[in-house]
Amino acid sequence: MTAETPPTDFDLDHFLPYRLDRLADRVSEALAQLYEAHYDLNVAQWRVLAWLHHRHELTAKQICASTRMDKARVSRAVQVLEGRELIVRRPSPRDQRLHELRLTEAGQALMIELVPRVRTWEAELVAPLTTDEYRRLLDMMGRLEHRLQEGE
Amino acid sequence: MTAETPPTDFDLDHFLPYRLDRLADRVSEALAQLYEAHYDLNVAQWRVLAWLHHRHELTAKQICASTRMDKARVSRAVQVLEGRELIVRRPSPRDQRLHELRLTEAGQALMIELVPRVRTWEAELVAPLTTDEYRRLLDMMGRLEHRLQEGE
DNA sequence: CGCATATGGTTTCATGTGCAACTATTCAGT
DNA sequence: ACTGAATAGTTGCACATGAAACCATATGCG
Repeated sequence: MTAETPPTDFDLDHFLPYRLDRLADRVSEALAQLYEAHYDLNVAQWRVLAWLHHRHELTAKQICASTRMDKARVSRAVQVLEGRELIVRRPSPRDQRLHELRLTEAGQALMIELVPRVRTWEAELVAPLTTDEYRRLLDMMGRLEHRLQEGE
Repeated sequence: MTAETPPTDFDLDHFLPYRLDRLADRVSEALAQLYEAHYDLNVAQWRVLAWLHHRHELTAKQICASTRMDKARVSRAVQVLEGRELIVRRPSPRDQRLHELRLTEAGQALMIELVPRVRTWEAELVAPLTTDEYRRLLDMMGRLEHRLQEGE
C-alpha cells in the first residue's frame, strides 16, 4: 500500500447509484434462482408473465412501459412464451396493429405455483426491516424515481 | 381497458425486486449521461476508474470483488482504459500474476473533472430526502444486502 | 378517395457480457 | 527441487440486448 491519499474522497459505499446497482443486482440474481432453474424463464420472460398475471390482459406496448424493457426485448420474450404456450397473442379486433396478450391455462397454473414461492422469498428478504421501514423504503424510492422522471 | 380483475393480487409496485430494478435502471441511465457523452466511457470503464480514483491502486481481482463484475468484463474495460492511457497496468513485483492498476495523470485529470459533476448530480438526485432519511436508506439497503450475502 | 404520417411490433445488425477453456505464475506437499 | 493444485488474468464462443431499419395497419388531411 502506498501512503498517498486519493486526490478527492469519493466513497463509493456512500454513493447511491453504486449501492443501488449492487443491491438490485444481488436481489435480481437471487430471485432469478426461483424461476430459472425450475421454470426455465429468463428475466424478460418472468417479467412478462408477472405483468400478465397481475394485469390479466395487456399489449406488448403496455408491458414495455411497465417494465422499462426495450420493445424488441419484450417481443422476443413474448415469442418464446407463446411458443411454450404459456401465453396467447390475439390481434385486437379494434386495432389490428396491437396484440392482446394473456396467460393460457398453463401459464396461469405456472404463476399460481410460482407466485407464492416468490412472495415467501420476498418476505424472508425484507424480514430485517420492520413493516414501517419497508413502507418508508418504498416511499423514498418512489420519490427518487419521481425526481428522475421529472428531469426527463 | 378491461374491467376484469387479476386472478390473484400480486402488486408489482409493492414488490421490492421490481422496484429496485426499475430505480437502479433509471439512476444508472441518468448517471451514464454524465460520463458517456463527454468522456466516451461505458459502465464497466466508469466503474474501474471510479474505484481507482477512490482506492488509488488496485488489482483487477479487487475491482471484481468491489463491483460484482465478471473478471472478463473487468479485463476488457482495463484493456480499453490502458489503450486510452487513462490507467497503467504494472505487474506486481511480489507476484507476477497480478497487475497493479492505477490512474495516469490523464486519468486523474479526467476524474478530477468528472467526480465533482457526479457529486453535484447525486446531491440533486437525493435532494427530496432529508439527510437522516438518506442515512436510513443506505442503512436499510445495507441490511438487505447483508441478508442476501449470508444466504450464500 | 389517396397520400403522408404515426404507431405497434418484428427483424437485422453491432456490441457487450458471462461462462468456460486456456495461459502464466505461484504455492503446497512430498 | 518437482509435481500438482490454486490463482490472476485473457480469450473464444454463444447468447441477450439496444438501436435502427423495416413491415403492417391505422389515422389525418387534402
